[in-house]
Amino acid sequence: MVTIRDVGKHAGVSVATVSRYLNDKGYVSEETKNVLKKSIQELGYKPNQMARSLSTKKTNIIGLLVPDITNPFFPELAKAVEETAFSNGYTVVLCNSSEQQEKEKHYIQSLQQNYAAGLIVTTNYTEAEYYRHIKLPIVALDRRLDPTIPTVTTNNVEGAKMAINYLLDQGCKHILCIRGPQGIGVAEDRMKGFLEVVNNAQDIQVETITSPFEFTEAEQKAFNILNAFPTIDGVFAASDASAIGAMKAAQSLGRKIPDDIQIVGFDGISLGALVTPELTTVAQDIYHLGKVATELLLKKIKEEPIDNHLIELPTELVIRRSTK
Amino acid sequence: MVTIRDVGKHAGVSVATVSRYLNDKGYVSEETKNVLKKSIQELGYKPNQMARSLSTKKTNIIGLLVPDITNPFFPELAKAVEETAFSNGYTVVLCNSSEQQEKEKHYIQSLQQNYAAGLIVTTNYTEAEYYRHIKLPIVALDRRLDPTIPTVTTNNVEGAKMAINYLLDQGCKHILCIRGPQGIGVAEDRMKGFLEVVNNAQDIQVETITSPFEFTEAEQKAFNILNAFPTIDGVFAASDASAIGAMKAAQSLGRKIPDDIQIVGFDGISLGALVTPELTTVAQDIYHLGKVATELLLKKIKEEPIDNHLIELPTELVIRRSTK
DNA sequence: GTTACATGTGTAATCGTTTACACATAATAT
DNA sequence: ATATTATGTGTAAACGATTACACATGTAAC
Repeated sequence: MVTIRDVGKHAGVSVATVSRYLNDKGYVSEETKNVLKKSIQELGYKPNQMARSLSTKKTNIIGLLVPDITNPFFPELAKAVEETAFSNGYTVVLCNSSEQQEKEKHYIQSLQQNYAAGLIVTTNYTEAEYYRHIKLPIVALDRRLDPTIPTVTTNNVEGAKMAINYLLDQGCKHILCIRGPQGIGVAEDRMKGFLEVVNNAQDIQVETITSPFEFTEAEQKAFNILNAFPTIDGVFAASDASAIGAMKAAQSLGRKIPDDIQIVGFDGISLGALVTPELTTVAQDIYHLGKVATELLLKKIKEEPIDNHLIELPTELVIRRSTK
Repeated sequence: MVTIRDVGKHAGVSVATVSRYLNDKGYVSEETKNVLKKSIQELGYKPNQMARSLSTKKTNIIGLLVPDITNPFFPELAKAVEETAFSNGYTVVLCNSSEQQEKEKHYIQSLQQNYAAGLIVTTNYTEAEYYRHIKLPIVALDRRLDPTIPTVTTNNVEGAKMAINYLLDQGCKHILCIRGPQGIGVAEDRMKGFLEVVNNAQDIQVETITSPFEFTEAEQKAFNILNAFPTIDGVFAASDASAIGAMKAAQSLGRKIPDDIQIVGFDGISLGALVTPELTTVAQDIYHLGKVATELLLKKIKEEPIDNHLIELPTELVIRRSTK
């Protein structure tokens, strides 16, 4: 392996100078720079990251903490994070908490231990308090952890309003709301938007159930309630996953979509375009979400000033076949 | 930060002894072991991985090279790899090649550079030759890279035979085969199985198209060919993604599934259960695939003997609603 | 002409491990 | 009784970077 010492020898300077050149720190004459450039090229020198990290206590590793990579929202996010990180010279460690708080903490522990550069968090199950005391640069993605932690999310309140307004415009009178879990920021926001519209509307009947952002449970619960209320003619789900669950439930009850019942989801996962009928949804630009979050984290890592601690990206109502 | 030196001082021994204790190498008396255990506990000592790696030229990082994490096959795999790695004290770096060979090579380069412990490869676009010269322990997953590289895959030939036999049993007479890309091992194998059965069957008409393991292109191509051949009554797709593409194409042409046309996919991604009608498929146990591959890699890393360089896991025909 | 500061470079300590080697002592073999 | 081997431990040199500090020299200020 070629070391910085070899480069120094080859170029006829000391290691300090080489290091200064490499890190663009301190003074190095133009002449020396040229010589070094050549030497490094000729020797094919690549700095040893381990040695670097040992000395600086910093790596180029970013942790991406997700609850379940299998949930279709996260691969899209992961892709954005990976690509953004990669093009900035960072590497992404996949931390799949498998919804276990202990595993999540273990990862955080280990990332700090190993001098990770920063952390992007998309999980919910750990108290915000815990995060406040982490020394690592952190960005919360699609989750609100703590006011002190920069957050990138979509405008969930507005998105929900758009969705429900649309359902009302389409003539829905009896609406099922599949809300997300209690206490989770985005779920609360979507619920808030939903309620704001519904509470000001006339002659609307509403049913509400709670489900995690996932298929099976939503399908089950939706089945029961759709069965109990044959007049339900619209569904607003706080996630596409739940919406698709509801869709299957409706179909297995013989309800025609969108004729008997119209469904709007929330998220904009690409799966929405693959189900039949294709899902109308409040789409977030998931890739953009991940990209912005990563860029924000990079800023924090480089200790650049952050002007905006809460970035809310706009949503878009994508109308497909699950509504009229 | 507590260092090995602190532990040594606290326990009244030298760093060498502590190191020997930590790594279970060389002689350490029972008595000393107990003292050290206590000291480490009391001081809350955690070894510094950077320093370790610098010295040993080894990390506990495993690279997972995927072409596109957004393709639903890979998150399921990634989860298995992550969980298996995690429970063995390893960390997974997500290397999303985005189908670019250059990025793939860059990752391999960087993983070697950074003393990664090993590498799991699920990509295709780089010549096997290239991989043969990598010093890192490698396992190929669902891909055949090189005879010298241990490979975990499913029994694709048998799986394809099962699928196509089933279609014939169901009475299909005019079959569309959506094969995977040329030159890719698993695609060839599935094709081989398909042909073996079809060539021995009577009175069967066959159309074949090629599509990557992905939705859109398959949908497009399937649309054209289904449109051209109204008598096609069965589809065998070499991936669930293509199958779902074909499903959408058939539906938009007004063909009823499974009455007018029956569809069988291949892979067993969980998405298959979410589309309507639910997809009949040759299921691989993707999680198991990932787990076995990771365990195999771990064996290679620890330089344990590997008895089987080609592990072929069985497939299972999961019959759902897209066939009669 | 002295002082101050900017520019350019080198020496050596440091980061926190691992490990070769040396050196004990005790147990066993011959 | 001596040689050999097993057991237990410590010293100090790696691993390959960064960086504080020292030391030049050149230039500008007064």
